[in-house]
Order: sequence, then structure tokens, then C-alpha cells
Amino acid sequence: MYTPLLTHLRNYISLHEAEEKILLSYLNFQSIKKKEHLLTEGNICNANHFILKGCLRMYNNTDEGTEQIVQFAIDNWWITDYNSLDLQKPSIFNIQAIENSEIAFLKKDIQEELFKKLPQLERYFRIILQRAFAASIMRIQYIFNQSGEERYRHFNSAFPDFIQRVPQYMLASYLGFTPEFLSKIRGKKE
Amino acid sequence: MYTPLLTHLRNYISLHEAEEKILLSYLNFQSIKKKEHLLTEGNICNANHFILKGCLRMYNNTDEGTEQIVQFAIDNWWITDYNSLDLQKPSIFNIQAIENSEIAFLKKDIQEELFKKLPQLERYFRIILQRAFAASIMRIQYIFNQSGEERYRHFNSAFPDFIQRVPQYMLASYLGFTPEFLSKIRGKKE
DNA sequence: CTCATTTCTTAATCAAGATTAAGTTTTTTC
DNA sequence: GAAAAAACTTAATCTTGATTAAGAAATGAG
Repeated sequence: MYTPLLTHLRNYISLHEAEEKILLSYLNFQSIKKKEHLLTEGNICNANHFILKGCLRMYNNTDEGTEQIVQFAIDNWWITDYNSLDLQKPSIFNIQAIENSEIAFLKKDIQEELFKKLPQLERYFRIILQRAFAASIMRIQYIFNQSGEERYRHFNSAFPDFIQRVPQYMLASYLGFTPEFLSKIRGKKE
Repeated sequence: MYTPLLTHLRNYISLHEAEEKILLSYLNFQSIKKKEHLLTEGNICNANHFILKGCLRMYNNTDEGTEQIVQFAIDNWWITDYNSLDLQKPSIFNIQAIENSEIAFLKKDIQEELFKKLPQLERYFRIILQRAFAASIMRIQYIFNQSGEERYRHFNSAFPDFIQRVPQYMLASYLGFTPEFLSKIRGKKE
């Protein structure tokens, strides 16, 4: 069940069997059904979530009554609102399952204790956060340098398999335009 | 000279005097004049830069021949292209001083060695990268949820002192619109 | 102090993508 | 397997901010 997490971790650090046991003893596991939430806006986020299997999105509700997606997360990604988690203040985001998913999560209140026992986890998170930050900067670069259509075509060719997993209107939201506009682009046929 | 870095570090981790000495022995120091570059696109980024004092920007040249700013960095911030640094591939970005600045930098090729000697640095960078990532997500959220004018007004009230330090046209670029549009907003008077 | 460069402003025209409003297709649920 | 709900499409109109083109003001260098 937790195997994907250990496999993933081994790409970055090496833990002895005893250490892996400690890690697992600090984690919680949960199945979550499509459309259920891990976090709802207004609440304080109290865990970091690793997706063993599935797909989730993080979004906020706009003034116009629509939903704006800021992040997707699939197998082997962590998802949380670090702003809320870090400072323990109410989140403006919602985290919701797009597919039935299997989650491992690490609660804020025991994280420091775990990190003290397994300092290598500091390194692991340092590396994955570095990559997440780098990806986020690249995303900003794309947003400002490309048109909506270019962003769609780029996303399509970069993550062809991912397109199958999410509804078009969610992809439109993530890319920063309307479902109608996405439909228009697709209508152009090639 | 290096005092700002040690002061900053003490907010996150505690190093003994001997450890601080080790850290300093691994760092390089450099003065950089306004308009000089730390990184030029096409080159591989080989260090992470800490700004002891000053102001820099990271930008890319667009197809239209303009410059698109993706990040600013001032005193007590690290700046680098993590994509290029991590994977040692040519950068698409330029990092340039906006003011005469004092820089401490940590070279890629000795970073791992330093981290082995001072594992607490993994924690330090884990924390600041977590905040950088969180800030980046918030920025994406603002980009998609607010109009150009709203973004400008928000930035203005959030960083009133920073506005003094950069030319308006750079701020416009960072916020994702043209200098002409920024001028229009300001012209509205209040 | 003066010329050159950089930065900022104004205004007219234009375009990418939003909005609105149906209607259609696909998926879910009972 | 029928009805309801969710997802997608099309097209007309509208809006935000881009583009173009001056000119004005501020800053910097010698």
C-alpha cells in the first residue's frame, strides 16, 4: 500500500529498514473518493499529503463564483497548502480528489519529531521543494510569455497522458482561460 | 560583510562558531555593479546567490524582443535558476543587478560537500524553499484571479518601499503587463 | 552644465480571450 | 436503461490590456 512512497523516496535518500519503519509509523493512510476534499477553504491545513495513487486538484473559489485551479497532483506528488500549513492560518484553497485516490499524509504536529529522528527527510523535502519551486517559476514564465493557445498546445505535448485524466474545463482553469476558449482552440482541428 | 547571511541563517538553524567558519570558507563573495549579470541565458548556472545588500532581477528575452521579469530579489534572498543549477543545462534566464549589490554565492560543485559537513543547511534550504514555493503559488493565484490593475494595487500596498527601488517598466513586466498600461493605471489618480 | 540616454506618459486603434446564451453530448445514478 | 447531472461546443458581442507612435520628464555621464 505504502510501497510507492518508499520507492519514490529511494530516488533521493537511502533509509535503513528500521528507518523506513519509523517513517511509516508516523504516516497516516486514507482512501478518498472522487469529489471528496482533503482541505476546504477557511480551515487550517494540518498535513502534507502524498498521493500513492490517484489525482487531486487545489483550487480557490473566485469572486465570480467559478473555481480557479492552481495545482494538479498525481501519483508520487505531495500536495498541501504550505502557506496555511507553515503559518497555521486559514487556507484560501480547497484540495479535492478528481479520481478515487489513495493518500499517505504526514501531520504537521508530528512532522518536526519525525524530522529529528530522520534528518535525511530534510534533504528529501529540500530537493523536491527545489524542483517544485523551479517548476512553478517555469509555469509563471509560460503564463507571461505564451498565449492561451500556445500554453494549451505545450501542455498537451508535455503531458499527453495527463490530459485523459482531467475534464477539459479543469484544464482550462489550470491554464488560466475559459472552457469556451479551450473548446474554440480544439475546434480549430490541429 | 557576510554578517547579513549569518544573521539571516540564525532565524532558521543554529550553527556553532566553528560551523559558521566552515560555511564561510565555502562561500565566495562578490560586488556587482548595476546592470552587470550573474547569469546570461544560454549558460549553465553554477551557483546559488545570496544578496547581502542590493537588488537583482531574473528575466528572459521574449520573441518580441522585450524582457519578461520572472523574479526580483533583494537583501536576504537567494537567487538562482534552480532548473539550470539542478540539471546543469543551459538557462533561458538572465540574472542582473538593478542596483550595485553585494553577493555571497555557493558554487554547485562544492555544495554537496558543504551540506555533508553541515547537514543543518538541508533544513535551512528546505524551509526557505518551502516559503519560496508557497509564495510562487500565491503569485499564480493572484495572476489568475485579479486584473492587472488589481495586481498593481495589491503589490503597491504589500511592498510600498520596494516600489521606490525599481523602475516602473520593470514592475510592469513583473506584474505581466506593459509599461503603457501601468502608466494608464497610475494616471487614473487614486 | 549640457547632451545623451533612460524612463514615463498620453491617446488612438486593435486583438486575445471573456461573457452570454443556447444547444449537444457524455457520464452518472437509481 | 431512463432521467438527471456533468461536460463540451458554437457563435455573437463585449472588455481588458496590447500595440503603435509621439512627446515629455528625469537621470546620468563627462
